[in-house]
Amino acid sequence: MYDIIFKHLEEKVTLTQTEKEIIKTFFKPKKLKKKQFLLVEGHVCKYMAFVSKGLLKAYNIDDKGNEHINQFTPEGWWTSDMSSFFRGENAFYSIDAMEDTEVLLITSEDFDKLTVQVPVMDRYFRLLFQNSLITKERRLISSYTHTAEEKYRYILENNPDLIKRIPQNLLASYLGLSPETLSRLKKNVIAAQK
Amino acid sequence: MYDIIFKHLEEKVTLTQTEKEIIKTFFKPKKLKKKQFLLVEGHVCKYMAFVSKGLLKAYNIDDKGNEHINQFTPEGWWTSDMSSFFRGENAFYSIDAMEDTEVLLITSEDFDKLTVQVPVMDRYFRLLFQNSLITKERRLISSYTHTAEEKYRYILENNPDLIKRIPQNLLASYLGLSPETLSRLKKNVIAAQK
DNA sequence: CGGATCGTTGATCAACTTCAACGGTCGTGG
DNA sequence: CCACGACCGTTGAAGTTGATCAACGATCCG
Repeated sequence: MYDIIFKHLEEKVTLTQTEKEIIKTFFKPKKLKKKQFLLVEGHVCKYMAFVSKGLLKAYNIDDKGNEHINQFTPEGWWTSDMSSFFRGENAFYSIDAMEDTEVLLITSEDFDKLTVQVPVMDRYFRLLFQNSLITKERRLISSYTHTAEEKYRYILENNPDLIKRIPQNLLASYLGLSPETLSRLKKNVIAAQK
Repeated sequence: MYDIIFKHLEEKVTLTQTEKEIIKTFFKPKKLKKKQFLLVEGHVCKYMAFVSKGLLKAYNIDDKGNEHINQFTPEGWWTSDMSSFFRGENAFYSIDAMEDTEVLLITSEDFDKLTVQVPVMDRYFRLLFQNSLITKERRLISSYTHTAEEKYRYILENNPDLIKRIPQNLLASYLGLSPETLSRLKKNVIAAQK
């Protein structure tokens, strides 16, 4: 259970055995059934979650009732509502399980303690956030510069494995498209592949 | 010149006098005239810049020749092309000065050395990137959920000071709108204020 | 003074959304 | 084990939003 998180931490930083022991004490494992919620919009986000197995989605429902998916989180990635977790604001997103899922949870108080007791975790999260920032920035630019079809082609090429696990209407939501539009442009893309 | 950067660092972390001395040695001041480039698209981004005075913009020109502004950077904020700076890729953005500007520059090699010699800088940048990530995420969601007019109203309310320094066509580019659209919807917003 | 830059306005156009209907598949309870 | 409902994807027609193209006026600055 903890193997996968250490594997991920050690891709970015080196940890002593003592540090690993400390880290371990801060995380609590939890299992989520498909469709179960980790966080509900409007509540305060108590946990940051490392997904060790399964798949979560973080999404917001806007005033018109449309769902907008902010992030899919498969094994080996982190999820939470950052502004709620770090600043105690009410969560903007809901997070739920798209498959049966296992997570490791840390509270925000423990997060602070962890970075004090194991300072190299500041470096780990600096690198993690740094990379997320690059990704988020690209998605933002893409949302402005690319057409619907370009966005779809791009994600097909770069996340083929993840796409297979995601229903098409949720993928549409992630890309900021209506399900109908995605369905229609898929035909063009498939036709072009032949 | 260095006062403003220390003021900003110390909003997030505490520094000893020794640490400050070390930090100081890693940054080189530079002045930029209005319209002068800090980074040109396609080059490798050598520096991360802290703006101590003035205003920069980071932008990309797409295949159709349209300019998309990723970020305005006034005094007290950082700018660079992160994927280029941290990974050595070719820069996606150009960065130039919208006003006469003063920056403090650090190279990526020195950035690494700095975080090793002054580990608390990892914490500083963790917190910085964490906040940027929250902001970027909101902008991304906004780009999907809000209409052109809502985006304009939102930025008017939240960045009134910055808006005053920015020509309307560049603001349009930042919001992902054509200059004509922004011009038109401005009328509605002003009419509604009365 | 003259050119460059910026904002405005009108007319047309393209991309994507919305609304509506339908067919297929999956899973659950009778 | 089958039937039914829920969910998902597809297709068509009409509607909307914002982009594009073009022309013009105002201002700034060398």
